[in-house]
Amino acid sequence: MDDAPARPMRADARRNYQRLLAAAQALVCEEGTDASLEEIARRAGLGIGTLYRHFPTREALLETLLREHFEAMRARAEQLLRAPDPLQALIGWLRTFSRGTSAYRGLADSMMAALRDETSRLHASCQGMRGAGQDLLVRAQAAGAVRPDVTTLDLFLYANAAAWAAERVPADPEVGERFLRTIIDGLRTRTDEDAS
Amino acid sequence: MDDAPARPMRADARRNYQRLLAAAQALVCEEGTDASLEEIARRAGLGIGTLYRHFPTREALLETLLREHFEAMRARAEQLLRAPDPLQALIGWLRTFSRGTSAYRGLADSMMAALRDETSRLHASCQGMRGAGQDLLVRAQAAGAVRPDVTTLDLFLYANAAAWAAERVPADPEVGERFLRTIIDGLRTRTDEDAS
DNA sequence: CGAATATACGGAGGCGCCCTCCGTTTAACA
DNA sequence: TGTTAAACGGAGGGCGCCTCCGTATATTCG
Repeated sequence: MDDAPARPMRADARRNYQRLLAAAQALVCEEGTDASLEEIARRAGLGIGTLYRHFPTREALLETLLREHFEAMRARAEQLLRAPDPLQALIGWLRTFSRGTSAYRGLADSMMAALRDETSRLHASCQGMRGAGQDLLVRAQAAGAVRPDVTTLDLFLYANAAAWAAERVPADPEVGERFLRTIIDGLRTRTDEDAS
Repeated sequence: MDDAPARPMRADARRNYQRLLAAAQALVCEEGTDASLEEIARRAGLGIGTLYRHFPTREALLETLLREHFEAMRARAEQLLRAPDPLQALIGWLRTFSRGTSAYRGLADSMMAALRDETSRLHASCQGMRGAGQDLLVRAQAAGAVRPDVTTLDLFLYANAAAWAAERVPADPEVGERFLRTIIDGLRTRTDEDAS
């Protein structure tokens, strides 16, 4: 669907592409999704122009960097779809998601930004994962385990908010865990009801 | 405790201070807490040096801008402390808090950053409000309405996360509201229990 | 009502980042 | 080995952060 265009990349281009990716991987891990692109090029031993030719936007670079990660999350959701307990499956996925996301500082922000920008590559790249998460949500709702008014957007927001929260209190991983638990409890169908 | 130091400000200094504050108020409303400081000075019709003399850091400027807001939140908490229902009081405060915070784009981030930096002016300025929120939390816990393992830090994190979430989906205010509801439900003591 | 002086002002300048554009280099192919 | 399309690199313009210091002025005091 996208490989092997008219001609393959020139050898130097292919090599530089990989170098950029490696440098980006390293720097994004160290400094988050707003790492300096010039620094990435510098570390790859390449000019800034080369970076921009391969990755026209920061988003494009991030997308390439995270594609596998998203795909793994999608696969994980699909697998959990066959787990016996729909609620536990959803919970497990949320945990994995938010842990994975908070591993890259700033990723939660980037993903939410991508959500609103349909033209962004990150946006497209997340769709598969979102769809899979949705399936988990719908199943849990069908089983009566999760409130029916929760939308897929909500789910995405919760998962990313948990990652956002975990990022802010890196000193205490407990906090992120508690945050997620609170959200999960809030998602569940309540026996007693009240409003306002 | 801090007014009327040795000598009062010079007349021009006082005037410029106010102009800067007004320009900052406007620009922060428009563009969020990461608005350009040079643009603020420009709009105030002053040099950048003047801005930095009055407000040595972005934090200092924000703190001055938001002091009243924080004080209002503190007062509101104190008032709610005398409301009959401890849980409803806490919920009402969280609503007000997260609505107020999401009014300034980026404020949730700034507050969480301030939380970690004890030397920051914002940090100090939030303390009163945090303390008051804590009182509300403790009362609700004492009444058995809120899980006892929730800490003040958690509360702060929840409130700010709700604001963060609301900021990301400005198109649909419903989403922010639902987010908060979920968290509130999650905070409440559950009758049935289970883990993992 | 003038100095004298402490205060305050302004913006140039150094640095880093973003992104574009185009002259130079080089891999690929015949 | 020559040709050429593809790729490289970095200069340069724009913007923002922050500091430093020469200039201007409000205030004070004789």
